[in-house]
Amino acid sequence: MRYSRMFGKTTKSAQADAESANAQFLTQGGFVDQEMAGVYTWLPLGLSVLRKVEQIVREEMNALGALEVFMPSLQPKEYWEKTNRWMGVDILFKLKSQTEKDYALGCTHEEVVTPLVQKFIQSYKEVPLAVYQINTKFRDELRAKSGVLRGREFRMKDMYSFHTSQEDLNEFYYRALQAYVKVFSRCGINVKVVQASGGIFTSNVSHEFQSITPAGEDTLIACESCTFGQNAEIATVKEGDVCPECRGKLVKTKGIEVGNIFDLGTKYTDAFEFNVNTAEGSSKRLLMGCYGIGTSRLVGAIVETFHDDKGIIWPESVAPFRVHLVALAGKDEKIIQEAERLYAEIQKAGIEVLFDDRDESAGKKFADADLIGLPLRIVISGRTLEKQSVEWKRRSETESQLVPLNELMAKLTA
RNA sequence: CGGGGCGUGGCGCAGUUGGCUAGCGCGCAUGGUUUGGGACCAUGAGGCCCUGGGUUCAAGUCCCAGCGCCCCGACCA
Repeated sequence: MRYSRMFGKTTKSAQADAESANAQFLTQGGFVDQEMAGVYTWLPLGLSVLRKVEQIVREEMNALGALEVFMPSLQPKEYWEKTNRWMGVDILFKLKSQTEKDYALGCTHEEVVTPLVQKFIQSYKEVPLAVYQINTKFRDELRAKSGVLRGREFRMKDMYSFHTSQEDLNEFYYRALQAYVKVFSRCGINVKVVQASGGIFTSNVSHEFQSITPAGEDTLIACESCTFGQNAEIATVKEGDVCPECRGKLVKTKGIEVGNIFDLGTKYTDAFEFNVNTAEGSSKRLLMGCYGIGTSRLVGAIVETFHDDKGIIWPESVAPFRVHLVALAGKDEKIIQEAERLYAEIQKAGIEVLFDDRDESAGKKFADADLIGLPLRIVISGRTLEKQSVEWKRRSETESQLVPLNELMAKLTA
């Protein structure tokens, strides 16, 4: 992609009072655009990151054996009345059609997925079953805040599993927990698995996945060496204790909740009277689990974790491009030509590259590259070409090195 | 929903003892000079000063109401 043709550009300054790092850098870097409080457009650069995060989630859910579906956000009132959540959930957006019919805008999908699966599943032989989707959620939050961390419209992966026994549910629940840890680790995020209450979902067991960053909303007592953590408000362990799981050291820290999983029991299958036939010829109520990851929030959590005062430092796994090719050519046709040749060659090798082909000053290009935060910056200029080289610099490091032109592709594809 | 701050070209901001053609930086357009850390010169386009009501000879500026955004708190399946 040529940066000169990019839609959404960097700005030198951001609103002074919007202080969270993700709001500041995602906006300044041209990744997102705020439409209203808690509602954002994902611009090409940001959408690319969001898609990469969602693809990682998709791969890990598929590896669990879950099947992807796509459910409607516009949902009938009747289902929500069946579970007593039409009036019971204050964050539920409700709207009326021109014929005065009531609808909910989905804040979650138990009310859709339960009757959906019920329609197709009649036998114990057809479970366990897990379906998931990556969709937009709507929540009427009293206060949206912190950029994409707490929105009123946001992206979420939600998965629902169905089981005939608690043992079976437990087994899947545990595998899902491990898949979640893998998702976050692939995104570069240091996550703690925290036991939590189920809130309006269930009184059974649930776990939160907390991304560790000073910008977090929740205070945790967490292990330095493993994924153990507890919410500080209800913790039975304290700072300085030894981790009950790995004997590591427990410290006080802050976290952003990027995922949660719940044992729903029969709460929703009861509401919809969802039974399957058993081997013995009787019928049995199914058990459910549900598993959420806020994918747009996860992008925000990644920015909170990986930035410096100049901008974002994307982990390679979710960076919109791997290489930021910066040409310092001015009107020098020879340099332009060489930069174009390099751009074509990198693309041809299948490497995602953002080519800053603009006629801008070096300072501006460097500042933009730091802000956008691609993992690797390659500069080609009169100075480097004198030595038949390009400059190679990782965003996460301060030092750069010269790499001979004839060694560049080998180094890139190594 | 309680408290605080703010609302002025696309973006960031200045502009109160009420006063004359509403400013600055960035960005944008045209031309020229520049080119390794947010370059420079010249010219130019672009404004229901959040909305409604009020006070006044006169309102971006004062008063009332509403809406919006940010921050703290409460809330957060």
